[in-house]
Amino acid sequence: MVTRADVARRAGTSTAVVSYVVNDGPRPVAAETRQRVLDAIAELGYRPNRVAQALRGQRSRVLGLIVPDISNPFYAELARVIENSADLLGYTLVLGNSEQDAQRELRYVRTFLDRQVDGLFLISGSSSEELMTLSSEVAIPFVLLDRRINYAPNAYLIATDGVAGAKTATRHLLDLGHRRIAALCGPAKMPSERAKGYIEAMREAGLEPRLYHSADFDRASTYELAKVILGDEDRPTALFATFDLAGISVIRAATDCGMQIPRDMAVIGYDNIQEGLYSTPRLTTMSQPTEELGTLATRHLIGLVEGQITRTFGMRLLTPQLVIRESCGMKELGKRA
Amino acid sequence: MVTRADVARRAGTSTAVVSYVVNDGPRPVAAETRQRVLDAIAELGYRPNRVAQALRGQRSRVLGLIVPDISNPFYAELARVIENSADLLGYTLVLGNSEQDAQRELRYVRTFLDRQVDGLFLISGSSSEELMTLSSEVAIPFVLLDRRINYAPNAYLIATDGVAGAKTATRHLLDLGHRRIAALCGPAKMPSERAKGYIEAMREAGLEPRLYHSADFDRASTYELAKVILGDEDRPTALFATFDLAGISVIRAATDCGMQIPRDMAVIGYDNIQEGLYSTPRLTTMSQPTEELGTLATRHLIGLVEGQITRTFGMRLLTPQLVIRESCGMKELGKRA
DNA sequence: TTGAAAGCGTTACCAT
DNA sequence: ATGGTAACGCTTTCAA
Repeated sequence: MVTRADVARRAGTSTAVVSYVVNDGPRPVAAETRQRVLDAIAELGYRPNRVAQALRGQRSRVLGLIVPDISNPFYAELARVIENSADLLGYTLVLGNSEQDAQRELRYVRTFLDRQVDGLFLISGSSSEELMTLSSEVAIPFVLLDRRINYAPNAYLIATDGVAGAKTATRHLLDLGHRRIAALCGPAKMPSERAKGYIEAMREAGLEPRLYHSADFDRASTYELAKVILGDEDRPTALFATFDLAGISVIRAATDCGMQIPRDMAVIGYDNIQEGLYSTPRLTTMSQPTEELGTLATRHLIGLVEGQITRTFGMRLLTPQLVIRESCGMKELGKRA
Repeated sequence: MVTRADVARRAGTSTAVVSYVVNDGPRPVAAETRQRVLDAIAELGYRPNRVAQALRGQRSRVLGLIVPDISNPFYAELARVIENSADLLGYTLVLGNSEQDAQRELRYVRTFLDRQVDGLFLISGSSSEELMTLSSEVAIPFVLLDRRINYAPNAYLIATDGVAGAKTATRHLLDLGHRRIAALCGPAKMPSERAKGYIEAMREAGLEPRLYHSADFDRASTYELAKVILGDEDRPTALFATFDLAGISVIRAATDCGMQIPRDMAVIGYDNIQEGLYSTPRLTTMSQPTEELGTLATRHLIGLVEGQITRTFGMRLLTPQLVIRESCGMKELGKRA
């Protein structure tokens, strides 16, 4: 391995000067010396050792990303955006899959801390209390993503406004003439802003909300639940799936039950994963601005890390957009019900 | 930050002894002393600094994973498996999206090297020559995944046998009675084992292969291409999509052209991404054993890193399994053509 | 069985 | 403008 000492020797100077040249400071270097150093670096193919830099300084230029499951399309997409933005700003990403498990999540946080990451992106499955404890323990900046947690006043969150989005979705169903509208949510133990928005919209319309909870956020369990919902005598005429993956499962389950979306039931999703643009029927959904979410989060976190920003708490809520495709049908369908 | 010196002070011993206790060696420690150290560690909440360990020793316990695109479902799934296996063995994963770009790929390799990763997983878009150069430059172990490259005798590859898989897929179409069978491949500049297998199977059947190349591996470009294929007067009766994402695009495009899969065209994919189990129709495909691929790769790489294995070149080819679902239809459909 | 100290590659302060 | 050197937290050899 080529070290700074090798460069210094070759350039006939000291390691300090090499450092000044490499880092363009903090001391000036004579033009001629600088050139000798530059030449030596090029000839030797010298590259600074990031580990040594991290140990010496306090900055590693590594950011941690903890997601529930990288194979979930929405998180994968978000991860892509974040990795990209981080890379652009000179940061490397370490990845952890928490599997919705607070224990695992905490373990990753500690592991990453041990590795001196400069900051943390957290798509957390933890409760507010756990998060509170966490944020008081963790000395580095972190930003919460996507999942809105009720009480974490000492954290910063970037997400779409789930309550507003769910209301828009529900109202779209209402506008289409539906009255018996149910919501397919994730596990009951995970508090959901989207369920809340749905309930509010229903109440405002004088309707009784009906909530279904899947065992998990994956395809298999939402598909199972969808079959149950579809098999119900008193089946709803419209369904708000609080995440697209569930919406896709419903479409598939409907076909398997000899029904058709939207003819037999209107379905609206949330997230706008790519898959929904290619499903049959195409999934109407509340679109999360993934690109924006990811870049904002990255910029905020790095801003915090580099001290250009000091706002470590609060929320940045983006408004999801209704994207009308094919899974909700026309007004007549709703009326008929 | 609590350091080893703090622990030593608290336990009334030296930093060396703390090290012996923490690492369970290389020297024995008196039971009583050990206990004092353990107590001090617990009281102080001391955790070893991984960065310092990495700098001192040569091991960082970090592995790099370079994928073309983490938002591609197949890679996301593979990444999940790899992260999981690596984590189980005490390794952390850093992630890079190469976007099929050899330049970017190389940049990530260097960045990760600067960060002293112990090993590299590479789903490479580079040519054999580039890879050869790379492997001679790179001093750490690495394993190639999924993409089989013709000439990289100094690398180790784990993948499914694309030639065999493609042949199986093509023969399945042949068995169904199809004769006009085309293949939808990725970009023409990316050499494809799967295309090769398809061509061989066609030739063996005395048939003329027909290849289509999409601009990219993503949904948008495969969808565009699918429309072209479907719009062709002389359209094939069956299509081998060399990756599931393309197969899904074809299904969607068919519907948009007023056709139906499998009635108007049989489609078989490759990969077995989850999405194919939920599409309408469900996608018949060549299943890659993602779990096995990922764990094998991780075990091999870590085995190499830890010196338990010395086999740094060769191939481990798994056989993909034909998974018959709904997108190819019955024998009659092929015959009719 | 334990302690002292060198050294991993960097940075930045104190000298010169 | 530049060189010498201490320090970041850890591991391990050498001595005791």
